[in-house]
Amino acid sequence: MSTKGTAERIIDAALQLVSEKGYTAATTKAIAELAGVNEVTIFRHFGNKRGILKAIIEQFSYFPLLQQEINKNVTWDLETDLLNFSVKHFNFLMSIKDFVMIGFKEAMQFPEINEEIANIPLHIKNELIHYFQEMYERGKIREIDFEAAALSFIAVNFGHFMSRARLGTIVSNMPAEELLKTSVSIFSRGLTP
Amino acid sequence: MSTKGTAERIIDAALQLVSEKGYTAATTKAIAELAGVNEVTIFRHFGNKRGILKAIIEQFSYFPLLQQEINKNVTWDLETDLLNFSVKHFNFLMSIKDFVMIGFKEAMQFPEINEEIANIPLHIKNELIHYFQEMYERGKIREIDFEAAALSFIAVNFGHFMSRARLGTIVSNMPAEELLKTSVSIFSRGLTP
DNA sequence: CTAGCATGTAAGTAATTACTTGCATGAAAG
DNA sequence: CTTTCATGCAAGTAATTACTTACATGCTAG
Repeated sequence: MSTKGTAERIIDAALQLVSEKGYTAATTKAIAELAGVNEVTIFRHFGNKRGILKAIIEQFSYFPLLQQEINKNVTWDLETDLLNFSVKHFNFLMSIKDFVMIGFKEAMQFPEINEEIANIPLHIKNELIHYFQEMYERGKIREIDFEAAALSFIAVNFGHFMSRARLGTIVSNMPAEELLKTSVSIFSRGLTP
Repeated sequence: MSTKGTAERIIDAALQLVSEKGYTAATTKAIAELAGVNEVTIFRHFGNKRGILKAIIEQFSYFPLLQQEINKNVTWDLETDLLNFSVKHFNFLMSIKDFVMIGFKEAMQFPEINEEIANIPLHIKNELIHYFQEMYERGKIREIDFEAAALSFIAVNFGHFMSRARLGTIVSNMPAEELLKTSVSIFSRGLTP
């Protein structure tokens, strides 16, 4: 196995264990075991335990952040655009689910994570506000507080994500896509003049 | 100080520390210190560390769960009812914020918490579905998947709560009430025939 | 006044944890 | 073939952690 492979496996194991049990409860011994690596190898690669999380945070800092997804593929049909965006937002969150969970657990010990995570809705909010403004000028949505509308739309998607990621099908076993379709339908009608 | 006072202070301290740092990182020594109590007192009251969390979970199990809040004070005006409910839902979540955070951190170690927490949206979902059905029969909302609509409405409120509880004003410094008002406005128009 | 009960104090223990050091091994690269 | 480098293995260490035991103290109810 190459060097890169080893470090990667350690990071993956840490990502999983820390997201499940939290930083303190995820012992270096357990991480090493799950990675199929000797415990000392961890310290040779990352210096100390915090080093693993530093590496994880760095890895996600360079994540493409769902870039311009909403500016691309815009049809200027409200429902189409919102659905397209909603699905992408949801899938993006699902793809970094472990990282988000770590963010929720270790905000105290690793404040950098919180900033990274807060960046996501912040970025999306701005994109959405932009989109809403343009749509308003085109006369396709009613007069409304664009920021509040954007935040609300983000909140639905995030809420659906959290429900699925954390509670699975306990609350509902509806397919996620159908849920998103309904919330988008409500939103697009709610925003139409 | 009375016995009840001591146990209560220990529970409060544990609630705070565990919600901040997680179960493993919240040491009995630190909990005792914050509670202004000797460490042994913890074990005399709760047997072992898990005992404290068992007590916390029990305490919240008997929590009134926002009961019938939506069935009470119903005006059968969609926007009025939704706003009233949204505010109550939001404030309820804020009032048990620490418990919710513990639920997110310690789902693995304390599966009971997850069930407790999942009960909240589950209960609310049923109430909302009921309300939507009645409103539909009164011809006040359009034909739509009531479950998906209920889940979406819960998701917005929860999303707003999470944003505020976890990220504070990083994403937006709009007052929460204004945010809720906008999302309710969108929803009620989105559901109206 | 006294008996009981909750708590504080002191001291200790077994287990675990993050981390270190020294040495062996095996594969790849020059 | 030999050097280098990543890794495994064995052993150990200092600190911390949950938890125990024994005894002292003070408040309160009868």
